[in-house]
This record gives sequence, structure tokens and C-alpha cells, in this order.
Amino acid sequence: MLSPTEENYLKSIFKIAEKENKAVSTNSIANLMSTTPASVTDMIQKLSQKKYLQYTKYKGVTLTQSGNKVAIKIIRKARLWEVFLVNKLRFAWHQIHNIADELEHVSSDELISRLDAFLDYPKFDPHGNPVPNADGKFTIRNQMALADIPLNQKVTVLGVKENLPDFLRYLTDINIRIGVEIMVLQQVPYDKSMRILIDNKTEQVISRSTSQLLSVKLT
Amino acid sequence: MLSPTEENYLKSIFKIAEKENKAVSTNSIANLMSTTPASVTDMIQKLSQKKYLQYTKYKGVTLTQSGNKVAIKIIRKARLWEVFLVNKLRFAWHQIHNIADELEHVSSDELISRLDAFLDYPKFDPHGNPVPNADGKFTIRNQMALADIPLNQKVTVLGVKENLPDFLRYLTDINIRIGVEIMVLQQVPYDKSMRILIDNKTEQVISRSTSQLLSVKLT
DNA sequence: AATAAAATTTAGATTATATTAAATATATAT
DNA sequence: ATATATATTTAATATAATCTAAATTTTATT
Repeated sequence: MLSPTEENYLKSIFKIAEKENKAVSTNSIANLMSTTPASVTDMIQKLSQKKYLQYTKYKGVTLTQSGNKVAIKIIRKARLWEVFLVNKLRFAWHQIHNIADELEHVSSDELISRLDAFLDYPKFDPHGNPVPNADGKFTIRNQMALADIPLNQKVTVLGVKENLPDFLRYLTDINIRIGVEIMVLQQVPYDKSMRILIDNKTEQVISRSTSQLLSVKLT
Repeated sequence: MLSPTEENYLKSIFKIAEKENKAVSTNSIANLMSTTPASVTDMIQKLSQKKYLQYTKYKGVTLTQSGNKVAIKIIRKARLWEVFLVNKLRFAWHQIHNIADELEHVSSDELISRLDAFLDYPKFDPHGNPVPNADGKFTIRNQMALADIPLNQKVTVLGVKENLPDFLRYLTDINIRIGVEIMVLQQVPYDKSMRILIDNKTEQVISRSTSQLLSVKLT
């Protein structure tokens, strides 16, 4: 059995490895987890010993198959709980992160498979991220960043690439949520901010960083 | 913030204090929690320092108001989650104990109040134990042990006083669950076992210890 | 009331996680 | 290629929770 701490390390390493395509560095883990590099070194040595990851001193780590499996299961649990919190308990999407971070470590497999059924086998969580199925497979779909969409193209919001509460609250404030239709009206070359039309109703200027964090599909 | 371990100590002390009417001894805590008296001493000294309980060396502990509040909140959380597991996820009553023991330590107050509403403010858990409300009040009702019911009196099962999986599975096997009607047909003076009629259908002999653990009300 | 038995506490270790500071290895820039 | 900056590891500590064994206190028994 793994401790919640060990599970969190594996989850974080998985998430970093997802983006970068190389061994995961001690520092990147320490940054993501808000801890010190020394603590990370201790823990990755332990997890390496237990065969959850492949570690070469000074060269970072990669997950083994067994480490990958654990990480994906934690992500599955977290995302299913997020669906529960939003769809059943009516939480807003910016309220659920910390709660799901605790719930994801509850250990019963039976619980997760029943929860999955209760929620009707959701394919995506409330932020638009895929829920891995019981075999660890993620649903893939075509999606682009709003930042890369040309003028006058209508798109539908699929999700967000970051789930910090402040960011999510901001999106809610300007009426952006999953499923909303957006059209890019103007691109400002200077800072790459955009003026967009939301739901055929409201015009809004959003920053480059916001448009990069919004996943959309062509309508 | 209290650790899950500290919360478990307070919960266990509360449960012992509920039955006995005196200071709770080190040994009784160690027994209930399957740990050593030495560990208990360490922990109660710590919890006493933090003012969750009143401790006199060699004389046992009693919960302070603040300790009581924590304990009741944990019990509230555990029992609400048990209702969720049975009513929503369709677990059997013997499967839920360990899962609820983990879920009860998830810390969000908002989560509990929303879960309570989602479940329609249940007054009792799947074992017939009262769910304390948000103010910490338990619903009281008249109930007796089946052991004390006279011959030929019809009663309805309200709950069980112990929730060990084997006991609960046994009850399920002989068709005893909350709400069923029971009538005592015979009392065996020798060992105080009883022959009972379950649901006007099945006759069954049950031991003294079983009849003492079944809570019923007159029909 | 003295003694034996039982309960409780203390002392000394252990394991898990984390920290800071120092030492060492790697990467970068001239 | 060397110096400097950055990243990483190691060493030395700290805290939380636990344990066993020894010491002490309380309770029960005669």
C-alpha cells in the first residue's frame, strides 16, 4: 500500500511527464508540489527502490509501468470525485480542487467502480479533462487552444488547461464555461490579447495567457 | 487542524464515554483502537495539551466541549457517508465500514453540508444509528433490545448495536434487516437463545448475543 | 495492611516525511 | 576550456506516530 504522500508524488510526476517529453527533474517536482528539492530526492529514491520509477542520480526520473498505473488511477479517482462534486453536489468548478485532492486517496476500488457507474461513466471532468477508464485509457479528442483560432471562426469551449480557483472564477465572471460558443473578433498584435464574442452576446477582451489556457473545438 | 489519527482518538473516546459513565481508561482506548496503552498515553497527553480532553494521570480522560464537538462532527461525517454508500451507491451494509472510516476524515465543511442536503437530511444511518445534525444534536427514539421483548409481541427492527461485517452478513443471511417485523416465539431459559418469527414467514433460532445487539420498537 | 495482579506511564527506539545548510555535480557563458 | 551559475544530493535535524520493555501507580485479594 502506498501512502497519500507517495501517491501524490507519482501523480505529480505523471502530470509533468505528460507535458515535457523527457525525464522529470527534481526541481520541477519540488516546484509543482511546493516542497524542497531535498525532500523530493529522498522520496524519489524511495519510490525508485519500490520500482515505481526509474531514477538516475542528477538525471531525473521516469515512471515505470507500475508507477504509471498508480498515477493514472489517482487521476481517475480525482476526476470522478470532481464530477460527483459538480454534477451531484452542485459545487462550482473553482471550489472542488482541494476536496478532490483529499478524496482521491480513499482506497477502495469497489467504491470507484460504483461511483463511476453512479455518475454514468463520465468521459470528462468539470474542467474538460478526460477521466481515464478502469483500464487506464484516456478519451482523446481534437482540441485547440483558443489562442490559435483564426478571426471569425466559431468555436465551442471544451475545457481549461489550468484549474486555479482565481482563473476559474474569472472565467465564470465573464460568462465563459464549458459548452459556450466563442468567436474571435480581433487580435491585438502588440500583446496578442484578443477581443472575443461570447455566446453571441457579450464582447470581452482577454489576455494571451487566458486564450492559451482555453481548449476549444471548431463549431 | 487535527490529523486523522487525532480525530480517531477523539471519536473512539466519545464512543466509549457514551456507554460507560465515567472517565475513559487508557486500556479501553487501546483495546478499541487496536493499539498499545503506551501509544494511547502519548496521544492523550498531546490531546490534553491541546485542550480536547481533560486528563489526570492514571485516572483516564473525559472530552472537553471542544473535544466533544470534534468527535460528534466525525461521527456525523462517517454516518452521512454511510448513507451515501448504501442509498446512492447501493453498497450492502456490511461493506461500508472501512470506506466510511476513510471518508470521515475529508475535511471540507461545505462538502458535508451539501452531502447532507443531497441525501435529504437523513436522521439515521444504514445501521440504525442517529446522524447528528449540523448543530451536533442526535435524534433520540424509543428502542429496546430484542433480548428484552416478551413472547408474542410484534416488533420492528430499528438497527444494530454493532457493525462488524460478519455479524451484518449473518443477519442478511437470515433475512433480518432494518424494517422487518419480528415476533418472539420461544425463550430457552438455559442459554437465553430465542426462537423468532421473521417477517411472518421464517422461523429462526438466534443466540442471546444476537438478540442483545438488535434494536427494535414495538409494532 | 501487605502483597499480588492489573493498569498505566516513562524511556528508548523506529519509521515516515520534511526541513535547512553544506557539498557536489551539471549546465552555461564567455 | 574554464569559471560561474544552477541543479541536485547528502548530512544533520525535527516532528508525528508508533512500538517494546522497564518502571511506577492503582486496584484487588487475602
